[in-house]
Amino acid sequence: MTRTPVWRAIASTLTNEIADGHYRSGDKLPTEAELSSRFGVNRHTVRRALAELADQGLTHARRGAGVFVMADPTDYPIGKRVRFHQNLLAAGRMPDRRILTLQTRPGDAEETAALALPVGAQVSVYEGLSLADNSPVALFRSVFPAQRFPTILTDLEQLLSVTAALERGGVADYTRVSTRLTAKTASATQALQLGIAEGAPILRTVSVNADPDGKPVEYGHTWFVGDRITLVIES
Amino acid sequence: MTRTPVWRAIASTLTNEIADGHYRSGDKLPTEAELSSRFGVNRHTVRRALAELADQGLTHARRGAGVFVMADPTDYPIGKRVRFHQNLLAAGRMPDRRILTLQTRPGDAEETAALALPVGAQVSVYEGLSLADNSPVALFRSVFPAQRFPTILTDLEQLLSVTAALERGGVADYTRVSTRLTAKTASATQALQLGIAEGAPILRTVSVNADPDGKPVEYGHTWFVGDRITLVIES
DNA sequence: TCTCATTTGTACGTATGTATA
DNA sequence: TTATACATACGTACAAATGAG
Repeated sequence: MTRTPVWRAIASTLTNEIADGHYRSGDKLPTEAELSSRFGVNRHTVRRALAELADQGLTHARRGAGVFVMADPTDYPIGKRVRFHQNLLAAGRMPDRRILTLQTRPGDAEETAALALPVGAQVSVYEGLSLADNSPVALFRSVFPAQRFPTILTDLEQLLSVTAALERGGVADYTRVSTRLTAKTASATQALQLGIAEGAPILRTVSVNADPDGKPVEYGHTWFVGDRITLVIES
Repeated sequence: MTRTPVWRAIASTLTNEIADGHYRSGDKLPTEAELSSRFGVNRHTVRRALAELADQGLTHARRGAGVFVMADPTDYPIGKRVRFHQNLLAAGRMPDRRILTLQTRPGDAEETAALALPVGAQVSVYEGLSLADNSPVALFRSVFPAQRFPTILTDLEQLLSVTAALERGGVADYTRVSTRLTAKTASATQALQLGIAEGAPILRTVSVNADPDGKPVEYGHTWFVGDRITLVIES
């Protein structure tokens, strides 16, 4: 049995204190200097612990301001950051995106509920195709609150990146609130667009991403080609 | 426009070199010392870049050995430190289990590799059916190292619980190392056991659980009926 | 089996840059 | 403008795991 690193013990202590309500949503944690003093360690050791918390989506650091507890820590464990485009690149493939539709329209009941908008509010919708090595791997649909991001469609058209477009819209960082996964079989339309047979297996993910304040910024669906993609979750 | 941090530029360079096939799956990257020398920076700056690559699932470091490019680039990493909140069986439903087979046999190549056992080592296998409201929702197969857990099959038969059986085998706690998710269609056998049509969508999860020392204790497959089950990952 | 050089992991120290309040 | 606080980047030292001999 190996000894627990100091930074991990500190991360664990802080996580528990957040879970116990010692610090609440939006609260500022003590400064790195104060935490260093409290735990009797170097500032960098505290920083390693804080990096862990941020990585888990529990906290968010603002340079010059402090480290703040993210919204909804009671649902706790563990948040995650998902950047689809980035991950495909990291996987050593050549990612590409093809825009299918860009439009603004009234959101349906499901979309406005997911984005915490009033019924009938306008949403901007980005539908497209993800390709790796010139082979389609996924269809996706991203829905954004139109009022909050008035230029999102043109930003998406230019940047082809949800992360970059949201950043231009003032959202420097976002985290995935939830993901739902189901297996489906491809409809005729989906099969055509993905270049697979009708009835082939499809992995559908439905997700909500929120800004650091916990406000939903994107409601997304992705349909992965089942036998070309494996989702990997590591602890 | 803020200047790009050096560590980010290095991470980007290395990512591109991996994507370009300069390093391949399983290859060892140059040592931290060599990379420091190459980029003309301190070792810690290289470490910050390597941390980013590891965080994206691109590489994996082994102390004393080196940093290696992760295998299977078709896998799709959706983030580290994610755990199932597993509300997967809706609240109020009473999950039930039915044993299909209990046996000890030589493990195949995949099983022994996943459990870090020598080739041909004996494994104990537990196959069964999960039901909710008398309706099958999943098939599962759990594979254990037979030598380490000599009584696991009788324990499972009595307890019907992997957690309880492992606890009796001396594993007080275990954690999920990884989960892989893919969409499949049901084979004839699976369709029969799950009471669905052949070709119906199936969500397959493949997972590895390890004890606190990191030694694998269970290699599990689960096949969920696609339209009866939604996996939910919450942060 | 044991030693030993190599390599990554942890922890501390110092300095400076940059954004915030 | 100024003090505060996080971000980056350099450095040193030792611990722990690996792998070759």
